[in-house]
Amino acid sequence: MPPLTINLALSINRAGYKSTAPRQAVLRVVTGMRSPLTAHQILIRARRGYPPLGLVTVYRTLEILLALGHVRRLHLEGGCHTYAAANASHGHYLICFRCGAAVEFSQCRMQGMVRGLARRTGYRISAHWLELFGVCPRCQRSARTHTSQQEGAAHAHSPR
Amino acid sequence: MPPLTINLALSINRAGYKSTAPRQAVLRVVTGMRSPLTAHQILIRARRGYPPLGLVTVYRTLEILLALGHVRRLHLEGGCHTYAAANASHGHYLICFRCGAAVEFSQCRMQGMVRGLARRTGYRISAHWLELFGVCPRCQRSARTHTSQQEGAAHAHSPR
DNA sequence: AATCCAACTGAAAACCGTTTTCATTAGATA
DNA sequence: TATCTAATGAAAACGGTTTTCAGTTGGATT
Repeated sequence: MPPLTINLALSINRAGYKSTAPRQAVLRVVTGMRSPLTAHQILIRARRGYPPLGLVTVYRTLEILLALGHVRRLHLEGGCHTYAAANASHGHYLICFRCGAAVEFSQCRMQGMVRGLARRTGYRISAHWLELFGVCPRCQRSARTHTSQQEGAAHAHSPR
Repeated sequence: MPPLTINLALSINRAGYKSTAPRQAVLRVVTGMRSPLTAHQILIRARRGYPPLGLVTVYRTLEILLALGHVRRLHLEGGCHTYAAANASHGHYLICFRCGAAVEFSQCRMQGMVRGLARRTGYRISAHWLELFGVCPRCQRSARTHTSQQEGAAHAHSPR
């Protein structure tokens, strides 16, 4: 829904939320992040602009952004979440399990499969989760030279 | 890998694990369950056969079964997990968010999409998560008469 | 500019699923 | 039967998230 260059602050004001300093610090991080971050990572970064910020406010702000569709929550192994800025309207993510960098894609051609499955099982299918995992080009490159590298967004656990 | 009617006890013995009463109580529940259950639900049921059983042993046994491929872990919203007996070798699940009942399916035609995405992004893609959500036939039926019904496996939270 | 109140805030505590620790128990093998 | 190690359960630790609560603040109203 939101265009690529949306002003989040404007959007949440329009939705009836107050514009506060803690909120803005979080928004600034969310609009600027290159790859998905955990709530705690967002806290660390946002405190650079507003030191007294609390984790609770990060969660509360993310909740609003989630509801407004500006942010998506990614699920990683170990019950651990990461938050990504939403670009496409029906987005899925391809996540690097080395560094956590993610690219969003929206063309998931699953209509056929979903329809067939619905016919066979009788389920009324209304949602799906799809996440792809792999190694991003940059990590592939660095893997050839170094044994390990952890950059910014890390915190990824390998799935299955 | 394991055939439909596998004897789990045999399989984990062959893998070098001891055959103990607590373990067997868990195995009996896992082989008998109709839909995915949480670790705690498995505990409750297994205690019917072996009352002193502890939650820790449930987790430890599930870990073994997971490693041997006899069980799969499903992810639900809210960082909550459910364990399902694995039937097909590359299985995904279609989960009812009313009652939690799940059907496994293995034909996920994603090779094309994965290949295209790998080409476009440069990622080396090695795994994916796919879970479908909907309402099972039985819950659809009961929805017409009752307002709500909770059966056995419940505990499902609606995704996105 | 001063007042007011609901929305908002951060700290601390509660929560909840999962894992670790540790002293004890019990299979399996000799 | 004796022995040794894997396995066990209770309790505590853990980590992410949510709730509670008393104090603060944005912004509409005066």
